[in-house]
Amino acid sequence: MAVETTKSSLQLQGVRLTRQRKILLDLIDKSGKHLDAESLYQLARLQDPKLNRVTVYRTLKMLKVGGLVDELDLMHHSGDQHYYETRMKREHAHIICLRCGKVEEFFGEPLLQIRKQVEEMFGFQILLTRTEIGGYCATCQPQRAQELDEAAVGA
Amino acid sequence: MAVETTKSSLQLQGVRLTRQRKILLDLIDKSGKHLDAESLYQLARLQDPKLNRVTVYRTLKMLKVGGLVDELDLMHHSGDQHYYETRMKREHAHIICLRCGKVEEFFGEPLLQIRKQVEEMFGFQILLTRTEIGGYCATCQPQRAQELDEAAVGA
DNA sequence: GTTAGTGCAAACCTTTTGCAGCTCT
DNA sequence: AGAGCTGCAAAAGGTTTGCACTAAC
Repeated sequence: MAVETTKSSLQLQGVRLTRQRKILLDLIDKSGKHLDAESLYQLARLQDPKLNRVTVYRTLKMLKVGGLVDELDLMHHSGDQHYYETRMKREHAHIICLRCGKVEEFFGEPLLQIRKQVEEMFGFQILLTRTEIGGYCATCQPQRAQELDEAAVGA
Repeated sequence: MAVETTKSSLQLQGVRLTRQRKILLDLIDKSGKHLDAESLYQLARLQDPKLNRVTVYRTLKMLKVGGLVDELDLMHHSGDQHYYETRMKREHAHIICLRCGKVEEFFGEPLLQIRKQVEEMFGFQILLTRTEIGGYCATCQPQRAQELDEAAVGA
């Protein structure tokens, strides 16, 4: 449904719905979240082996400029690539575990308050926001402590 | 003062205070905020023409890992480089004008609330946070509107 | 004297660009 | 038909690595 909406809105703007774009749009919308360009490319190639990496980058840029996807960094947890997610109705923060890489999403009142305050205090017109929180998840905290111990002993 | 503290804390960890690092540390601390590696390199070269770009990257990485500076993306407003600022006591968000590039800082209650809620709800151990807000500043909004008009006429 | 740090060159990774040919509408 | 899009190759931009030499402690 969301994909179909996106497709329609693109077509209205005179954007052509090519075979490649259909594949990419479906992938972005369906296959969970936080794909980077390379992963998307690999997935797309399964459906169309001739599809080029450059087309992935061009499509992502178009969607980003058009405000249909958001670009994330996820604290550069595993390199300097960017991640993409379809733009959601609800504003949310990303919580990234720096040990296991797991990404959680936080939806909360304070996010809206920040937005409101910034608009009011600065007369700023907000187009996009990005809140990223890095640290260790509940699962990784004990393991991290142990790794630190081991490192201390080893030294 | 902050620089001296930093220097001491580094020395305690067995980090050597080389001529190059002194220059870079001073620059990062003094020369305003939001320098990227290349700018820092250019500034450092004025003081030591032999100082290498690689040393800048290595120093920044050390400071980042050591939690002495924070790395920012500033919405990739002008490329994919990273920006650095000395880690401040107070948590703050960065507000980036996508037209003129001006960066404002927002200190506010809601930032602390997010932190608290994330810690409580997820049992997450927060090490670093990054909140970036992109849009148009009060000055640029009318000019942006005009540019859009012109583009529409031109098309 | 050791060990950490530097400079240099070269590699690396991610992303963008130029251009000829193809394809959606 | 014609603008828009794709693939290919090549380049760009930012950052990292290997290694021999140098300097801080």
